[in-house]
Amino acid sequence: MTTTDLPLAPTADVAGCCGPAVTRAVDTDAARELARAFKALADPARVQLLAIVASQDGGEACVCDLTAPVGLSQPTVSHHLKILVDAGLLTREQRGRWAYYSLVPGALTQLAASLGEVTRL
Amino acid sequence: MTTTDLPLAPTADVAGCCGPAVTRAVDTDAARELARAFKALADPARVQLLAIVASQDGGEACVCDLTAPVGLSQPTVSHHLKILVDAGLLTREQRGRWAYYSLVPGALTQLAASLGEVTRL
DNA sequence: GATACGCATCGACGAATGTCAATCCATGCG
DNA sequence: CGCATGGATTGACATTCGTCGATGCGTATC
Repeated sequence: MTTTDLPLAPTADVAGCCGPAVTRAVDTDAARELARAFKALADPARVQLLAIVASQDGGEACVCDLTAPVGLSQPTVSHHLKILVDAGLLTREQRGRWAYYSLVPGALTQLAASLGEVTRL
Repeated sequence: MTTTDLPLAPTADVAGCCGPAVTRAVDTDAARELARAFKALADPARVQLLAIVASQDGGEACVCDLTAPVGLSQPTVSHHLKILVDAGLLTREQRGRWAYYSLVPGALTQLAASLGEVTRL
């Protein structure tokens, strides 16, 4: 749902310099969605968290596994995890008194695809 | 150069909850590099700018082509373009009194690859 | 029930970010 | 040379973001 299409750039004539320019807003919404997804990855701690979760066998990790490696306080780690969940990259599952986080299967791949399309249009 | 490898997560034993945890800092540097790259894409305006530049035939666009579509002031557009250049996603070429921006060939693709690797380790 | 533990939420604070108006630096043209 | 034009830089400002300590909530253990 966070994953989007790609911003399109229809062309039309403008006054000046070098030729055709763009009239419409180049899919502002699509760009905003993409940016929102990338913003979730725009922090070292969050990239680390994703990598660690992915490296754990079972693809699961509880917060206590994540706090130490990233060198941040528990509230901060929880904060980052929430961002990743909201971005659709992680899922949270409460089991007993631990919360287990795991990757959303196609999420990163699909995001990578969206990235590639920007180039290819 | 901005494109990096992937953060690794070596495992070891920890006190508590659910099993093995991580000792080392999980390639802080790699994570930081990746995050730095994604930060460049973490703004709608910049995503739009990339898309527009890519859609122009010749793959070039001068600032005057970009100001209108994104609906931002000229200084702001210049600012975003500088960020994209610094991130290694665009190149700037001054020709006459216009500055032409174009995509760095493999940049986005390579970034997408790095993204995919986070999942696959 | 009381207590301990894992984790989320809240409030606060400093740092970084996006934006614009004003200005400055080139380059081209008269 | 003087002037206009495209674009970058500067300075200021509001907003967002990352971080932590303190606190609250739910779940297991005694």
